[in-house]
Amino acid sequence: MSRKHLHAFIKFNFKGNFSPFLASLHSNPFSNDDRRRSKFEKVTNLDDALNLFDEMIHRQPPPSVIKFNQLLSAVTKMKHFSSTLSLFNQMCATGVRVDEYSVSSAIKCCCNLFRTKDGFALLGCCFRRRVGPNVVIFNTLLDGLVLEDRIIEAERLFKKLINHKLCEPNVVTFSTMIKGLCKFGNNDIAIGLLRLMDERGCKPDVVAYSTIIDSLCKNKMVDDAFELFKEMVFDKHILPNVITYTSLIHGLCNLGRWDEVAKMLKEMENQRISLDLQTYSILVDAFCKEGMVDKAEAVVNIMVERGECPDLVTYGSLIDGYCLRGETTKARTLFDSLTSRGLIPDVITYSSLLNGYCKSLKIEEAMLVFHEMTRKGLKPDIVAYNTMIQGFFMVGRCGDARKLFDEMRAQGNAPNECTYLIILDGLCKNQQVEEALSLFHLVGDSKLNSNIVVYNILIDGASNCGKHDIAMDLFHDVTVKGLQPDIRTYNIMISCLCVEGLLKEAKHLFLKMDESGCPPDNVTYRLLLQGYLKNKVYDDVEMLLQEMDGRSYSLDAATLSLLIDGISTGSVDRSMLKLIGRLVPKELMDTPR
DNA sequence: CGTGCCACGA
Repeated sequence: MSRKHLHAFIKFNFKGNFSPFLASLHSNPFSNDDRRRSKFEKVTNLDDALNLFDEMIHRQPPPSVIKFNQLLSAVTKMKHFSSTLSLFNQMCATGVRVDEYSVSSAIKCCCNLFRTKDGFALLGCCFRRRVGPNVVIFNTLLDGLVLEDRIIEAERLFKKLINHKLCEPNVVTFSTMIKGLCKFGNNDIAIGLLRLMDERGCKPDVVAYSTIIDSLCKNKMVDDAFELFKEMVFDKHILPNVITYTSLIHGLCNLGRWDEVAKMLKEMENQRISLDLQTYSILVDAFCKEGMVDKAEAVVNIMVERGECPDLVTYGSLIDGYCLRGETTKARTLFDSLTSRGLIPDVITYSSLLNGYCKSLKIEEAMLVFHEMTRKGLKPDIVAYNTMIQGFFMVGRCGDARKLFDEMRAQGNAPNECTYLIILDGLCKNQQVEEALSLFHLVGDSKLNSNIVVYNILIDGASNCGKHDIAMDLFHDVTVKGLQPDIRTYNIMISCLCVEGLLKEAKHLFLKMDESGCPPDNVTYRLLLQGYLKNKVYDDVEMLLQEMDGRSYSLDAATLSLLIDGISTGSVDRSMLKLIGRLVPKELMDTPR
């Protein structure tokens, strides 16, 4: 404690009489520390907390600031941020002393309510009450800025802390800044900051490393993540924790690198690190997304056996898994069983079910779910609206989609990028390419219109409506704008050119892909082959098949059928049969044709 | 008594 702080401490605590101090020693039989601690642990609901506060604030002599802070902390842990703030304000209004701890709790609450601005205003309260803002308070504010995506201001505050020596940044300050950088995709700069903190004598810890490892994993750079992981463990001798492993496992799952997932789970076991709810959820989710619902169910069973209680997130993934396979009845049954498991479905859980019905084109049931969630007091959010709008488009009810879009805005939900994509796609799929194009032009020059996914939707839509010239124009736009076409763009264009019989152009684009760092995938080869065969042009067929073989690609039913037709008419040489056989996946062999 | 890292939906 600095001299200034000591002075303030004495001034506040030993001013006038000593009764509060003495009282805490012996006059109040209920105020010894053990009793009090258990009292705060018992506060598990908001009402108890508020009642206790009321009693405390009227108690004579008043309880120490620590007791108040413990209560603030308990309410904050229950995520009743507004309540904590109101308690803090009452403390200020009634003259109960507040200190760095109370202020940081209050600021954290502002930040969590996305009112970081008010958090900064509380700094003024700090100064008035001679509470010196310390590193914890600044860390909390920095985190608030990151939370609100105010990365520039976060960086400015971070630099200010250092340059103006407002406080000595600690490992939390650095890892908070690192998190902000990662959030905006600046992994390299984040790693730079990791090195910088080390140089400044602030040793990075498992949190600092895990933050970057997680970000790399989320960006599919799992191998880079493992490099950093190795550095942390072997060079810095920092032990990974369950969170570090969970991030890596998540990254591996997303890439379908199951062998390595198993390896990591084994490694955790060896390190005696137990899986937590998140780790299990990731496994459940990954299995569901791969269509292996039985494996996901097995993981849930293991959880229960091990005494873990699957939560809404876990069951939400399972609901998605059922829906993905069109098993909406099973999804609904699981959904209905949640309440008896003590879980109240939230907006996300409802949206999963909603999505299931929509994707199964059961629009009436989807609407029932949509209304049910409103009846249960849940306000549909942007994702729920987007899901339902997409559902309407999928069954061709464009008018209802439009109505819901208007209702969504009337309810105060501003359409986001995804809404835009859904509407453009919906219009295109319902033969309203012109509508889609005018909406596209209406939005004009924006981030949205520089999104390759938007172009993919429009090019695909135009092409499928037979408006190939428009498709070409749009593709030309992509190039002019300097946008990087992705694999979907190329595949859509190649398909479009083949339908038009422009095989030379299709082949040209196919060759251009590799040069542009976007190598053709399985789909590209199949599309191009189909284009050749349907147009009865056979010169490149063997070469394409050979390349596919070299890349371990495979044929699908449609392409295979065209090849067989070609062989039966003698257009495709029989000598290719062996090669074709190698390219047929087992599943296709088993299917009787 | 206060600060930072991991999971679900369009």
